[in-house]
Amino acid sequence: MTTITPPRMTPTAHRILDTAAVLFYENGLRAVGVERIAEEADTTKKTIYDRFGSKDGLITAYLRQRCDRWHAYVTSYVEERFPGPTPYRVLGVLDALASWMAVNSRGCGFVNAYAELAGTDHQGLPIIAEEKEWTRDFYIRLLREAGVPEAERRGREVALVHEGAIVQLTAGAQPDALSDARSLVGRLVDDGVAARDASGGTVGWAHDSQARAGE
Amino acid sequence: MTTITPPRMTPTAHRILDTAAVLFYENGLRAVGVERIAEEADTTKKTIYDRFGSKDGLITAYLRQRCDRWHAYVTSYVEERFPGPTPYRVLGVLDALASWMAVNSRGCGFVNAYAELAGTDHQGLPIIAEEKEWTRDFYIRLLREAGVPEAERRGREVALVHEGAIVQLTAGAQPDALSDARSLVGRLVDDGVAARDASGGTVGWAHDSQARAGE
DNA sequence: ACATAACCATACCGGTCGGTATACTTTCAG
DNA sequence: CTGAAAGTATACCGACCGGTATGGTTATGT
Repeated sequence: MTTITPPRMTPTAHRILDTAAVLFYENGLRAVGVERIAEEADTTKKTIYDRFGSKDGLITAYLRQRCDRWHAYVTSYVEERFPGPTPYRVLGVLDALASWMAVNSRGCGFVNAYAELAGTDHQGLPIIAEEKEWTRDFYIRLLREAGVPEAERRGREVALVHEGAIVQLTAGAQPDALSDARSLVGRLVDDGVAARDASGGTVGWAHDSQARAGE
Repeated sequence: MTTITPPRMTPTAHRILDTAAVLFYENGLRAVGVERIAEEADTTKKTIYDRFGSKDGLITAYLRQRCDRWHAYVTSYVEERFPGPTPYRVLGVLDALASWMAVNSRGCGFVNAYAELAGTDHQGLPIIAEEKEWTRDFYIRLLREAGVPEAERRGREVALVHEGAIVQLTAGAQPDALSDARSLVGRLVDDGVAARDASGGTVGWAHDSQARAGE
């Protein structure tokens, strides 16, 4: 049985990964050669292979890093600006997406990676699915914590709009995609709040429909 | 000024393009070499370059063909099964998408191509945007023809869900994405119909809310 | 002091890439 | 009859690919 060695993240390894992350995201996986990564990271191919074993290993590390960064970004963004279990926290996720996309203008790095890895047995593929599931589950969790009924279904629907907005914004040449998504999701949350308040019992939460911020 | 020569579609050229379309879609653009296309199409590299000029020319032709095929598929699908200006024709587009995805299981070929072409000056990029705009405008047109108010906004929202469903279904490991999308869009259309009927004047159309099929 | 890890520099490997050159055959319209 | 168009077959080109080998330098911790 082969044991997969996790990369030892020395300072140079960090520099390599950060450089590769930018190049992979902005140019695609296959379009970027190992030699070029070495040059732009001010190191050598030797060191890259010493740290990451192969180009596929580096790609996997890139996806892992991007996944972790997105999760951390969204989580802190929402917790800082939408504290407390308001159902309108889901709009905070879309706000986080908007500011993320201002810097990451080439669409979803995971969808882009999927385009090049699908049909292979690449180790990065599970990470792609993991990221999509995490974001979906994050929406569901926010709704459930706010006492919204049918949080599963509603969260999945919001995630649908979320992913669609990224595609329309980048490949679809639709600059207003994110604000369209925000207003649509806003109405979906309204529906959820109405369903929650109508079901009685939890009327103590009714006041937070005023907490809808930023519109 | 350079005149772009459109490919002369001889029988062999058709065979080449059909073969390349499958290979490009299922493996990605850069992952497929010209040599392999020649082999699987039972021809030679020479003929490929005689007909399409370059690999980029072949890629452009592939995107053009895929664009045209999708438009034709959706249009005929909707017109056959949802005749007349019913607002629920938009659900027919999602049905068309579902049966299209049953054969095209690797997601949106245009989003995938975008992942590999973005950041370049490739001639195929405008075709990608064109396809996204076409589908969006098709939704808008169907709603407007059915007398639904604010067809622009509603159509854009439906297109958001449409694109999101493809991503969730493939990269997102969410097998129910399309039925989620259908039920959500169903409710969006319900809203549009209610808004239309409430605005008076066009009450003569009220009966077609019964035309909602396939649920 | 000495080993070990991390790193740099460079040359090299086989393979594949997009693209071209040459030469021969087949088909068909003027 | 003839000549252009279309296609086959094959060899070739330079460039680049992912990956390896060799050998040397620096820093650190025992």
